[in-house]
Amino acid sequence: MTTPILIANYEELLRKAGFRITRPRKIILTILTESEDHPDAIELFRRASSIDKSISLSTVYRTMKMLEEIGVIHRHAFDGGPARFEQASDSHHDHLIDIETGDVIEFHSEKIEELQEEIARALGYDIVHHRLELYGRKRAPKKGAR
Amino acid sequence: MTTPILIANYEELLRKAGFRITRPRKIILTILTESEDHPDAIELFRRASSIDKSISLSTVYRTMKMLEEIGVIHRHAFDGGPARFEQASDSHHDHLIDIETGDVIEFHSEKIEELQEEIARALGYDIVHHRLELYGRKRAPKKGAR
DNA sequence: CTCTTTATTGCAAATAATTTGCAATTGCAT
DNA sequence: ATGCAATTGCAAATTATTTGCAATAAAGAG
Repeated sequence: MTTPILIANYEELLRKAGFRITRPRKIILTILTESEDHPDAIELFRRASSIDKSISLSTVYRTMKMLEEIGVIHRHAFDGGPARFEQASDSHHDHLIDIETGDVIEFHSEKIEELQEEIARALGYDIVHHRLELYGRKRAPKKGAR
Repeated sequence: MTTPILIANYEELLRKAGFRITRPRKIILTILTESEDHPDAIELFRRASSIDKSISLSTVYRTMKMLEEIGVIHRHAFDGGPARFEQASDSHHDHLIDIETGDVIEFHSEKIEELQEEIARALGYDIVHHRLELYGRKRAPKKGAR
């Protein structure tokens, strides 16, 4: 679904941004590229720990901040909860959050994007970024169906 | 802009929900009805304190939680910041946040709402609530304009 | 490969936002 | 007025995240 980005590419990116390629960073980047979900810091910490017990939670936080700054990841705060991260893919998308399970489904609507632009323009603004989150629950199958 | 709601109506609402009308609650509700902006808990606490020095921050938090539960207010977390509140008006709206000033502009697009429903439906979901936030900066006036 | 410099790390402590336990207080139905 | 349960203020606890600092480890120079 999301365009896979090789970890080697990330290392190149970090280098160009003037950062060092460290063991914790490699591990965290690997986890990010392999994650299909939107883990929060503690979850990333858990996954990283399973690879290298010595990685600290602070490093996870610091790394996420750095990766966000160079545009490698996006940070979300669904319903005011803890920050959850995902690798920035080439294509923008919004999120539908299953309020029962916490699952996150990605979607994109060019039409909505256009309308947003239109609205902002009418209000005299240029959109820098936006956040569209739908919170819902799985629809009960129509009776009669099956 | 927003439909004004009398504080007496709120007291009625609280009563019906089985809550007592206390001095702190009256004060907080008054502040909410008079606020045109989207204050956070500390700001509400400050405003409440200026009326009654004895009100505590915990009470502000507890009251906001209660008011949210009975649908009197809405809670926002713009860009992962602290929760900010506004009285729930009759009409739903979304927000455009000026990333330079922090100002919040309200808007509504029936078309976008419809598209959201459509998308959720296509994914097999019913929308329970949603969050649409545009973050932008005032557009530089076109050169030549004036 | 070894040395040197400086970024990065882990850890513990600090901060920020919010919640909670509890004894004292207060609203409200009698 | 009286009584009792809901509510409050305060302090301490939680949760999420950041930061200071001494120890460690990248990466360039030789």
